[in-house]
Amino acid sequence: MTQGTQKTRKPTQQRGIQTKDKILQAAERLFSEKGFHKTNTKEIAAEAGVATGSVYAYFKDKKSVFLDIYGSASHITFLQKTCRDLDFSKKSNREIILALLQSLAEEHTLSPGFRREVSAMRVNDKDVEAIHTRLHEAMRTQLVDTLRRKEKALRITDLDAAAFVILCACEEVIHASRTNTPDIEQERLLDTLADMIARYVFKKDF
Amino acid sequence: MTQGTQKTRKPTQQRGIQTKDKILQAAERLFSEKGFHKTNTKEIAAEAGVATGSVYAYFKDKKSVFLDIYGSASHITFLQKTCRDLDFSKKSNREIILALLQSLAEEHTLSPGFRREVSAMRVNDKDVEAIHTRLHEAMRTQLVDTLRRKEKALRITDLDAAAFVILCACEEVIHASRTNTPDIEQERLLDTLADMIARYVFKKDF
Amino acid sequence: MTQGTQKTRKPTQQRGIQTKDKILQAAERLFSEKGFHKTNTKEIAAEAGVATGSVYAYFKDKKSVFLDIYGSASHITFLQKTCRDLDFSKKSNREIILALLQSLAEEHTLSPGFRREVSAMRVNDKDVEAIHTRLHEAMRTQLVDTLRRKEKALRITDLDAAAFVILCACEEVIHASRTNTPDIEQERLLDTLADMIARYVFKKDF
Amino acid sequence: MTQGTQKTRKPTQQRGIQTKDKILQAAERLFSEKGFHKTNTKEIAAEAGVATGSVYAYFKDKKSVFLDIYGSASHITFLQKTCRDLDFSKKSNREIILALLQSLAEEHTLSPGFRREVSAMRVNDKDVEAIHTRLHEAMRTQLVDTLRRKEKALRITDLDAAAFVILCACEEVIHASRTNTPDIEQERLLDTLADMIARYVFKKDF
DNA sequence: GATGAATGAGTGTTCATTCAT
DNA sequence: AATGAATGAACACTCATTCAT
Repeated sequence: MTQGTQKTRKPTQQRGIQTKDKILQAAERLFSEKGFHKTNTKEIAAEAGVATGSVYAYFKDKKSVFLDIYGSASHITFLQKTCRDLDFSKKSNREIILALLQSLAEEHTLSPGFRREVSAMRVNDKDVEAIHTRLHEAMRTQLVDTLRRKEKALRITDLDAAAFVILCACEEVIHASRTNTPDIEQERLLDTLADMIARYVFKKDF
Repeated sequence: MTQGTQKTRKPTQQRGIQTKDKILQAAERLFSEKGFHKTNTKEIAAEAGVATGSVYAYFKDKKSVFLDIYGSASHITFLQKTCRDLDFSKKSNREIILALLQSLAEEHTLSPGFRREVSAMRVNDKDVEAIHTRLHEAMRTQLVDTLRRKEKALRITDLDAAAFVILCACEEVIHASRTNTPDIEQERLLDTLADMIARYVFKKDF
Repeated sequence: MTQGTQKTRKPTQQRGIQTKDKILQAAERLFSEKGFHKTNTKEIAAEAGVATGSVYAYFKDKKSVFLDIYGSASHITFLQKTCRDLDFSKKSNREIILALLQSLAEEHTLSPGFRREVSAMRVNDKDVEAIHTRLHEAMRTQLVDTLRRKEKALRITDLDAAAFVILCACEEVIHASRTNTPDIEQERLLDTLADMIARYVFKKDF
Repeated sequence: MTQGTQKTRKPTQQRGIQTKDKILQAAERLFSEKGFHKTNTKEIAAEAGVATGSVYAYFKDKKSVFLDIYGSASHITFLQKTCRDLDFSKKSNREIILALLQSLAEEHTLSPGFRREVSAMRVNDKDVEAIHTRLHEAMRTQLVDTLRRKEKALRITDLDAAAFVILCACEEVIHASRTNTPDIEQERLLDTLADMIARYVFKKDF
């Protein structure tokens, strides 16, 4: 997905696929635990149970291992499902928003270290930033579409800007509520955030 | 402020203070431009016009130069002034919030590189995170206090959580609107955000 | 020719011979273009359309591929023909020498890269040097024999030393005239060299 | 001489000059013995009695250590003196040429390994070739000038081409007579070469 | 106080060679 | 016979830190 050059191996055989997967999983584990810069390629190979050279058989360099993990379908899929599955019919507007937030928070919980690493790397690396922007935009589109399904209930008209702002707020609140060793529990923060968003987006909420 | 060991010099003489200041300023310039990891101590010394060894006379190591800059009064002061100066009397609630946002955005503009670096480093470094949390809390306190001054106009009661969420939203929207090479201009995003916050915080806003 | 160990395959079947040939040809092409050190075995295999492992089925290691090419009959044959074909009867002495030079220069033109590579490797590798010496000696013998055919016209008596010196001169002039991005055209240099040799070797030349 | 970038140290202090010299001498020793490619930077540092990093303080990279040695004044000076010191007055033409050859041969004797390495590297490296060409041209100029001093005795008119050809012949004969484990002693070869050149260059030589 | 030369552990990456299939 | 995935030693180069002057 990231490579494509003649030099990196594109595994077709069973064994090759397994090896690449082992590397990917080992790398994700280590990047999450120790961060990108503090993980070296020898460790990745060791953790994956392969030789150093094998990492370079499947990936151009260390960074493209990272990019492959981050850009992989799983990340996109998860984020999109988060929006798609919002069930508008059965709940109050506020509950709908809260469900969205909880879903997003859950994803952070699944690989908190990796998410942390992404937010560190993207500020200094064009390629990481590009993927982050792509994912952000995919989510925005999804969110805009979702909001349109309840158009009559909406207060706001500039859905694009609203979606952008909402996603930013969610991202940072979830991030900060995990790392800031807070005196306020995450649940209370998500509640508050849901309140703010719901009140902003919908005409009434009761 | 960061050291205290016997090894690092605590300048009392005029000359020593000047040297330390030159290093601090040079480092801030370089960290902002190139990031922490891509700036080496030799460059800092060169930019400051001192010898490499002098950096280690005043600072334990490279990181504590960073910490000293970030934790210095100037950063706190700025952020606190931002809140303190909000003039509640003359404007509508929405205008007040917008003024807050613009002030925060302006601070990002003053040293965007350094802020970028902070948000990268804090996720992997306890010490940086600690300072960030401290600043965040200082702002939160300030914001809570400020809101209390207009208590009668408020919709919300959990001011602590609200302040936390508001600040997170501001931080990320400003950050993202700078880096995401956005199809939406910053002004439109700040407007949107101000709308969201004002409607959330205040009983009425018209 | 170079191996003989039990490990390397000695092809008897049609297919094996073809495979070995494909490798040899691919390697010669790549060594000529990119040099020995900058060509890796994977590339050789790819260029030959075989698997990496097959190279090691027919050759002990990378170097013995090189040795096999260089020591092969084709190289000797060409150089010897160059001498053998000199037609002494129809031309002036100077013209004969010039014809020799042009023939040698032409061979350089046919595979300049490979010759270049030989002259680089022989200085650091006993085996390459050995082949080079062998070829040089073969040529010397040939040249001595050739000169003997015109014995009466000769000035000189120490034909062995003369042949050695002549061949060295030819080799380097041709080499240098190709690489030194010269301000003097090759033709003029060959003319000059022919002059020098003819005047040295023959009693008269007019 | 080769660097000049801001990154490589230009030694002014006594100690720095000594260190750079130690590295240069160690490298020349190792390159001569084992060749450029088989000498690694750690070895150079160890042989010089300094740390690996010090090599990179004074030289951009491994190759520029080589270039610095080869391009240094000593090499140029020696070659030029060789020509300049030819004493035309007291000897026969043949003796003059022989003196030239012996002087050149002697230089090869001083650092045979390094010369060998040069002739290997120049065929694959633009920078090495450039220095070689420069030295060759300097010698050519010198030789042409020298010949002009005996203009009346000359047979030839195209001095540039002649000088080029003569130098090539000398270079390769000396080189080959050292490495080809020859059945002919060097002295005999130089004698032969001197004969060839003298007869070519001068009107009479007896 | 100040200098800047010296240090040396650490890292990403390459590639000749092997071997299970 | 042939494959190509896997190996792992080797190497050039960087840079935070120290210390003799």
